[in-house]
Amino acid sequence: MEENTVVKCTDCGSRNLGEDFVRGERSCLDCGLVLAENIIDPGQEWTDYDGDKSRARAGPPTSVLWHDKGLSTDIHWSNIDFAGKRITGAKRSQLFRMRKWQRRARSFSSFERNMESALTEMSRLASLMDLTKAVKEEAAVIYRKALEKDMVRGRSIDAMVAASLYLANQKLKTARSLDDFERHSRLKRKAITRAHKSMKANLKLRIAVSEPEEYVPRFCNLLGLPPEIVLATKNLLLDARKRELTHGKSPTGVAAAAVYVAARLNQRPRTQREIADISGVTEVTIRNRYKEIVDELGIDLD
DNA sequence: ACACGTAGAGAACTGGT
DNA sequence: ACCAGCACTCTACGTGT
Repeated sequence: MEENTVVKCTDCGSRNLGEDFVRGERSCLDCGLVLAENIIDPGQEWTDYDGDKSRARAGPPTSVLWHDKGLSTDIHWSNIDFAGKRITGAKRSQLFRMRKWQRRARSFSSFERNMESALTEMSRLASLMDLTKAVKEEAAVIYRKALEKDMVRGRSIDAMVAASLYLANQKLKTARSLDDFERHSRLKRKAITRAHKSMKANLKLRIAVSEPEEYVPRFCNLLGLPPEIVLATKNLLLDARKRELTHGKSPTGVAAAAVYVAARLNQRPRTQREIADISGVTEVTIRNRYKEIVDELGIDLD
């Protein structure tokens, strides 16, 4: 398929490579060297919302006029036939089975209908906000979980959709502010935060608590710093963690500051501006964090 | 050019009511 | 459900080397 696929890190020779289709990078998991950029996600083009590997989806009702057709018909709970006679034996257990399947069919269809309209709104919002496909898919998974837990009933689908996208962005580290959502969805801020809150409380979302270490290889690579600096930075972060300098701070800020210190200590200085540009944190934050680090760890930079 | 510090505002979380 | 207070980061400055 890809004839030029790198199998070994060109720097340290490790075969321990990883691919990140969100960022579009293939990189060495040991030294962090980015070996390829803009790689293509070979995954399926469509989303398997059903989890059954079929591309089939239950569509919306073809017409409101047909709304009650078929599935909404009730099988009465009492085991009495049209003539008022009790139904027994095999007939009776057949009825039980029929009721069971009817329940399933009905809830399945309303589930899919909800999902369908949620996905429509999700696509609308996502394209308005320029969100990636990966984010949309993540959000769809989150929303589906919420729906399965029956958390959408009584709330607006739109609010839950917005919250799903919000969480998906967080999870994929492409966070958007609530302001962005308020601007593009005609929802009130409160509606979104409420939905967000209940989702966060009820779904066991593993929004990976990102650690500063995760950013180090990438930052160093972008700054043209060698693997030694990656190592030095990570050691620095280890000490910083022990002194609780990393708690409650943005991991990117801490990582950027640690890189700044390590680079200077190893005679490969980079300016705060350079680091700020590639890390997405400001010089001010780098200053604040790196001050804490050198003060607490008793590092002399001169 | 670079580093440093500060003020004010905004975002998101917490706890009290 | 709502508000006030919070710790943190950002923007936008001015100052110092």
